Amino acid sequence: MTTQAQLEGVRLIGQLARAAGVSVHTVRYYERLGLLPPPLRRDSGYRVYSPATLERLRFIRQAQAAGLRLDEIREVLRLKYAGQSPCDCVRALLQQKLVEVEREMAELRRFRRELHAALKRSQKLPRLPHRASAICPILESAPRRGHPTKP
Amino acid sequence: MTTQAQLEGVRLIGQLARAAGVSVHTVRYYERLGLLPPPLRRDSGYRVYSPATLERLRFIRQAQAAGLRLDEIREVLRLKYAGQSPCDCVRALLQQKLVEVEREMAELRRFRRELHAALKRSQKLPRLPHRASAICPILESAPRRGHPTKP
DNA sequence: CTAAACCCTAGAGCAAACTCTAGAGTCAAG
DNA sequence: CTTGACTCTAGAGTTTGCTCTAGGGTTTAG
Repeated sequence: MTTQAQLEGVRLIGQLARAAGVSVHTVRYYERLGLLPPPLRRDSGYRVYSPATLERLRFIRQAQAAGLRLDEIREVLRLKYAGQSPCDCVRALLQQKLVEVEREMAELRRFRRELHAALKRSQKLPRLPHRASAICPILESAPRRGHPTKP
Repeated sequence: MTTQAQLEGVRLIGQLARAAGVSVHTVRYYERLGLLPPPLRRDSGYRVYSPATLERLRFIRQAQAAGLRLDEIREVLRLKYAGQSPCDCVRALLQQKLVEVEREMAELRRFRRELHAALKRSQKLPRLPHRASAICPILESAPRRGHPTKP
């Protein structure tokens, strides 16, 4: 049978994923999260996508690149498809990100200072006697906070 | 019965946790990870700690504050209790962290530039006509990378 | 006709460091 | 004797964004 299979613009999930530079897993994942609408299906159950979905996927990647989280992107898309312009929402989100970035940078600067201090201490240490109770004197008079390891 | 309960220096997990400023869950968690040695037990199964454990907990928090991960701290402790000085290891770890911090700061700076650019774009946009196909023109000509949201 | 390449679902697993729950037992004070 | 604070274990849940597996079915080229 060749009925639905040859409609123009038809893409299966693998082609869509390749075109967007993501994995098929990711496409299905986004659908589950509500970032992509439930697509048409063949009788076999295969998902069939229109080019609009590719646009949308690209938008999602760009929004991600701009620092939005998937749930934020979902909200932006919801606004858009509710007929509103999402721009105010996006602006607010970006401004929020900016504040957060500044905060993180301040933290990193502080952390870097502390690392420098500890390393400097460590250069003087080898000749000092280590207290028996100490585990490592480099750390024993230490900084304050955890280090933001990246997700 | 008051047999074991009144030995001097005896601490139950709750007292230890309070003294160290962590939760009892955390203490048990550290034990499971091998950061704390299996403690003595009462007949009832209650953990009984010596002051040395409090020292160790404090060391762990300090090492964390210096940016070491729990598995790295475990390694440092292993070295120490294998009779070696962990200082070289710690120095190496801290130097590694420093490199990582520099990398992250560079990324954050780049990301901040991109946010500024997008926000600046957004100030000029409201009067521009939005392409029908566009979802949000602020994002449609966008930056490059994901934003390190903190753990 | 068969093999390769594709697709489906439901659900687990990863990183990291906790945090919390359920359900049960223990202990000290009044 | 009861109340309330404490403890135990084993295991699930949190966060975010995937990534992969198991165990199937479908399509297409040769």
